[in-house]
Amino acid sequence: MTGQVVTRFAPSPTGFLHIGGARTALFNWLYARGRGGKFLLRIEDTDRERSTPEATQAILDGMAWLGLDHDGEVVSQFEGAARHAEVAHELLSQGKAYKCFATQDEIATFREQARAEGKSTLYQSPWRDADPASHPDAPFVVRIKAPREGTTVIRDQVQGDVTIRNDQLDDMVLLRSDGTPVYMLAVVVDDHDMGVTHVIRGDDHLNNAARQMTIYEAMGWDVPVWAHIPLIHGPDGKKLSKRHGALGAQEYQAMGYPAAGMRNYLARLGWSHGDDEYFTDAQAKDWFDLDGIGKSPARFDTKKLENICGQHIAVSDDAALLQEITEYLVAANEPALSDAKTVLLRDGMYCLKDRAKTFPELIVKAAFILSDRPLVPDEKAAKNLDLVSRGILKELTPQLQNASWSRDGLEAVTNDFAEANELKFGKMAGPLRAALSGRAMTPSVFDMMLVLGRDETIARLTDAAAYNAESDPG
RNA sequence: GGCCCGUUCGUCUAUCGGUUAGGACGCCAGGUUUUCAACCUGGAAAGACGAGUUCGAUUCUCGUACGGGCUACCA
Repeated sequence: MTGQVVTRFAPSPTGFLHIGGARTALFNWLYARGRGGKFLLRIEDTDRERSTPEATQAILDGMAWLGLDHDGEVVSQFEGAARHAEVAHELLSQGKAYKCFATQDEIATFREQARAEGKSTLYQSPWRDADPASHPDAPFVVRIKAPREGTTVIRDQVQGDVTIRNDQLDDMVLLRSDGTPVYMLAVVVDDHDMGVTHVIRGDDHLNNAARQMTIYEAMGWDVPVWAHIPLIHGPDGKKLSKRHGALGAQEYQAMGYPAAGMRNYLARLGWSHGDDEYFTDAQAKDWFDLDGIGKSPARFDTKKLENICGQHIAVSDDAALLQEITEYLVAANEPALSDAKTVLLRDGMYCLKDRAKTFPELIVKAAFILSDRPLVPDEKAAKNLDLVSRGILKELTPQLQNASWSRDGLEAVTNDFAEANELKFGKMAGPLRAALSGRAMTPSVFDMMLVLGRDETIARLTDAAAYNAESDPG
């Protein structure tokens, strides 16, 4: 197969962008982007009962967050209904499909009985070879004439060759009795019309592929390359569901995971490139291939997600990080940052980003920037502001006041002070931390002083020296 | 019920007949340190089970068990 690679992601707009769907989209995106191909987006909204515009928007938003940009317009499958029906009628006129007048009740009855007798529940319509002259004037569905002899082989790039006996295939419905096309027809027609060359989708469609191939064959169309990927499971190995926690891609945004880390983690879930665990988008695009996809379902592991995200945050560009944090705040329904805080946060980013796995974690560490005087120490910090500690601060403050405001200068002053008072530096760190941030978990005290500046630092130290720990435990 | 797919440390995975079965996350221990974290070093930890094929199976075949999917006038 030569020519440009065209992949697509085709979600049903019945809810948010599922995290499993996000991974499917990512695989398609990676495959196309790594090969100079196209990545298309089609909304499968033929089920009018369950499809909503809100869900479509949620999917678009989720993809935008993950940075999965698609080529061309978003295609609405429903809008192609006339074309789908046209194909069904073409098949009908060629005798490759037929009108079936069996009612749903008849079929249901047949299936119940077949099941009770332990026989195949595949419905074989008596109308398949009926003489048109015998057709009643009644509603009918259009069914394809599926082959009944031989086998159908799905040459799947992930699952290998999967052989299905044709006697397991039913004459599936193409057009409902109201004339509307069903999904199974619509996907095939759309994929063909859109020039899709590689279909990468969940393995819940593996069996469907065999049915869909009968349509491709009836129309004389080329079958795309199939790649049916295993679904993602929850930590307990069961199908990922609501009780496992977050399912929607955007919930992960609201929890403060960076998009780059999410892409890396999701790509690594079920796909591998040797022992590579942490990689950039450019590497992923370069490396991603169908034969690196595993055949067994993978479980979602938050711990590893966090670890990968931490690595991405650590190497992120400060300005880009600030931008993403701003967007996170909106997604998480947190108050926005003031301009002044934004500037400080940008200046302090260098000492915050190397230790945070998620944005909320980064924000906790940024408490020294985000809180204003007078600081209210939390319980742990308050313990570091006892009488002795306050005494240390009281004496140290004037010396810092005159220090040269650089990392070396500050270190020199504190070290001299420690030596002169026969203190271990550790003794001073706790109180300084508490005084500067009101917290026990912070970046280095020198980094905080540098970011805060001389005036604010001295003011905070003075506040803390006067803090009454006994009457206000925090 | 029928058909299809899957099964390597707790988790994600490497291995493409011959390895002390490797890496990562997590976990445990020690070190360092400015508490926590981070960081460094070390450690425990795996081929579902049973038959075959083979000089040799994690790797190939079959069976069993377990998990998953499909079996709609849903997608």
